[in-house]
Amino acid sequence: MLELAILGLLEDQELHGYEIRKRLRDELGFFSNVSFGSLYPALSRLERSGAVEAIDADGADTPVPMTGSLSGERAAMRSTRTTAGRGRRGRKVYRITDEGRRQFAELLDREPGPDDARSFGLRLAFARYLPPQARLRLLERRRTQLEERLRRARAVQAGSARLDPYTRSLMEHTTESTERDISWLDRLIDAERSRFAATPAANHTVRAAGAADLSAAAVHTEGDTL
Amino acid sequence: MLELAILGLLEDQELHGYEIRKRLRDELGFFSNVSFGSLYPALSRLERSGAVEAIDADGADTPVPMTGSLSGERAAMRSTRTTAGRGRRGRKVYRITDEGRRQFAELLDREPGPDDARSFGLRLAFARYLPPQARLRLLERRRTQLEERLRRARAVQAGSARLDPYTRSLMEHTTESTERDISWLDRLIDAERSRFAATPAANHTVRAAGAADLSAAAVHTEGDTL
DNA sequence: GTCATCATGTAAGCCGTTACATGATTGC
DNA sequence: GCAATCATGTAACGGCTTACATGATGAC
Repeated sequence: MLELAILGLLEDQELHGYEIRKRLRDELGFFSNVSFGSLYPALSRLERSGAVEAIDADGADTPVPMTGSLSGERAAMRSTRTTAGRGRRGRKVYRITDEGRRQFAELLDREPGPDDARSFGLRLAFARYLPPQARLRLLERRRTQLEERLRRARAVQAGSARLDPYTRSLMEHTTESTERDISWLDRLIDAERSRFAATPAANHTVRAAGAADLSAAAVHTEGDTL
Repeated sequence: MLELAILGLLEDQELHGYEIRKRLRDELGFFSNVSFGSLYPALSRLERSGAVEAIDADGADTPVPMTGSLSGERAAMRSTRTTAGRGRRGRKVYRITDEGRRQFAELLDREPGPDDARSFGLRLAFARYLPPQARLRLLERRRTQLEERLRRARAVQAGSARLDPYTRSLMEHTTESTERDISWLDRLIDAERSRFAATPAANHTVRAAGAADLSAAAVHTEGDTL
């Protein structure tokens, strides 16, 4: 999971460990604070497996891509400033390799065992790197899981009448949240499908109608990289 | 965390490992499927530390308390049936001790490091065993955390404009969920406070007004054990 | 020159998992 | 008698944490 997150960040631009940690915290929100004790070993593993390579920080090759967020551009500025000065020794900047991109795609797409909220969230945050069908699969898999959870929660609520008030309130609240999650997913799924319909690809389940109410869908298509 | 859950279940009634696993899955919903590889060692630890004791299954001492849920009563029936027959050798039934109750209270009340959703949910499910002030503390601590998370999420959304659509949708949805969680907590907190006000205890922050709209509060006071 | 922050790393441990091994009980 | 389930346990490992150790850079 951590490695997936790291590779995902590096798809966008070269970064060093400390900065990766910040992005994970501030941008992705997962791993509210990954510890260095897990971050650096993960980077070492990735380097050993050839997924990333360390480039001794000088600006010669740093492309400063315009893909990123504001904070991304701030970080780019910072490294530019460094370049002018003196290589900022001690900083180990990593770049993703072709092998890394391959690994990333595989990690992102392959069936995750316990597709918990964290794992799903992480994958969704990188959904732009997935081919459309894989994106749809991700969303639908998650939907199925939530549906299943809901089904079981309801069975419990129906089956045993006498739960204590706190447990009961918790279960009701959780159920409600799950329902909302599902309808959110439905909006995302609809948006994906309508994009399928727009692109005349090898997809025959067109669902021509139903694309009308998509203006309010949760995916705002004014974004880039789509 | 697992030990807390186990002790909590044993507060209610004696159980054996296999049954504990089922309760964890069906009733509490946490540890969707605790593995035996963690459950049994946990029970051993608890036994070694004197928190629980194994009683060689015969019905002599099994009180079959009326505290439980339907499934609880089903389980009780089952063990009664067993009792009539022959001690169901190989089944190791555990009972909580006074030391165990002490440990449980301590685990339940003491500051949890990363009070994540799981930990909070578990504690709330056992809130009936907490003294009122501790209960209130639990709720307010959680509220503070969610508020903080919200604050940070908003800072990110405001700060960096160009997030990709999927990440953005995820963040918006998460933010919305957190807001709902907070207002749910507010209802619980209000209900707690109004119960404080009703009981003339050593609490002077009475907040006499505001008890009016509590009929709709999430804690349904028709429950038992309150 | 010293303090906060940036930056990288190692070691020990926690808390859970999967996989494996074993045997009793119940239903048919 | 045989299969499904109940029931307990061990071993190896996974992935993350905290605590510890070290040093460079920048601000004042």
